[in-house]
Amino acid sequence: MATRRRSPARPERGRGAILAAARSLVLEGGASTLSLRAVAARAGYSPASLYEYFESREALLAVLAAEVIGRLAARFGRVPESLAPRARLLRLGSAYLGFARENPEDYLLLFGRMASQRRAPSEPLGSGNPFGVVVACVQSGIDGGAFCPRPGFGAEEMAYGFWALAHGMARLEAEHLAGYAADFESIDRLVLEAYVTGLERGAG
Amino acid sequence: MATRRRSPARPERGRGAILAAARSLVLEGGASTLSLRAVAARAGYSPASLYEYFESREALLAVLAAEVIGRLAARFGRVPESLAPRARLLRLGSAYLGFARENPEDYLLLFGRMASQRRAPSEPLGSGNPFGVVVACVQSGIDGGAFCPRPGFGAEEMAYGFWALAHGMARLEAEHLAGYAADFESIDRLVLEAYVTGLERGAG
DNA sequence: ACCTTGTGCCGAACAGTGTTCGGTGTCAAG
DNA sequence: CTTGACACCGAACACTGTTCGGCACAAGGT
Repeated sequence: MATRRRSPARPERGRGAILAAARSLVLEGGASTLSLRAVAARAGYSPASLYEYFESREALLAVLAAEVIGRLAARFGRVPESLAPRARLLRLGSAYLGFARENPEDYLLLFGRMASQRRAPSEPLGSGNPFGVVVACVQSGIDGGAFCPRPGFGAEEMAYGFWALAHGMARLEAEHLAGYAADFESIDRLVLEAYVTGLERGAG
Repeated sequence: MATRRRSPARPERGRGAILAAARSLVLEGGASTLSLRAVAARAGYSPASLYEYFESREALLAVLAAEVIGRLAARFGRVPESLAPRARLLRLGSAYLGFARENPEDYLLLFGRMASQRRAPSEPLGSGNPFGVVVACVQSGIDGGAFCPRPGFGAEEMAYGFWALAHGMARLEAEHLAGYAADFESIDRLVLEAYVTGLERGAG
């Protein structure tokens, strides 16, 4: 008898309903303009009731962001591990950029608020962390001799550059170049290739 | 008490005073939390009076952003044109990242609101436009045989990747990695070198 | 001197935001 | 029946950007 006593014909209620309402509003108008009153109205609550389920607006958005991270991580997980480091890295980059291109509001929601949990490069990365996947891929490229590390430019730094490159293109395209007439999918790939090529041979 | 007549001893009034107040508040707490009432109080005006000088809060921030662009462009102008394309490109990148590192609030103010004026790659870039400077530098590298273009990956695309790389690192460091213990100045340089190296030889 | 015009400025208000508080009504357990 | 917890909400608070009507004063024309 672990069931709710509320009328089962009703649409979902509670946390789930609020999150669904919030997510649909984010997709419609972006995270920055999301209003708690609008969320409450769509979910069938009063504004005050949202605080029974979430500590604050920021906490609500954090839950939404965590879901987005999960979807991005799942997309990373679909890139075969059997690929050679160079090919795998390029596929990871395209997965990242494709995700941002197909879900711009989700993507911006993700990076509008999250700060890294780490405070220093020595701290470990959570397993399944998308950035950690990139680091591991670069490391395997170094181990196999494909990538050429230099003093102060090891796997973490190489992966950081790759991440920043994908991140930079994704944000520019989502925020500043919306509606810009260009084939970003192929441009992004060529740009990523250039960077990875630069990892393969040390800077002359 | 109710002394509301002009006092010539006052430091400055009008647009200049408002912009100065707004800029100091941005440096203190960031652009996103800037309140017009706080600006008005610091500049010695009522909130309503700000609208005599600026159409809206957004318009005020746009003027501030234009000033920041000018400072960034000036920094780009200090990179010698006599340098070889590779060295010049790296210096431009370091200038960009150094500016963002030294003036994070200014930098975020810049990219928090501006969308590109261009709608297609064919449209010309304004002279003095920082991105245009990068494009020109890459073009000279192509002309001199230092950089190796490919189909669909010419000067604009190469420069776009470079810009996105610098932009991505600058934003990550300003927004998500504040307080992160790492020598970003040298990491950034090594990352930029890797990308430029990738431009020099086509992707194998 | 008067009257007009214009300028610079502000108080008050409007509509919106996130958030908190005090209180309902309903339900399960004692 | 009583108790207590829980879900929920109306109203308010302290903010935000913005608009409107009007006040005080300087200049110009007559």
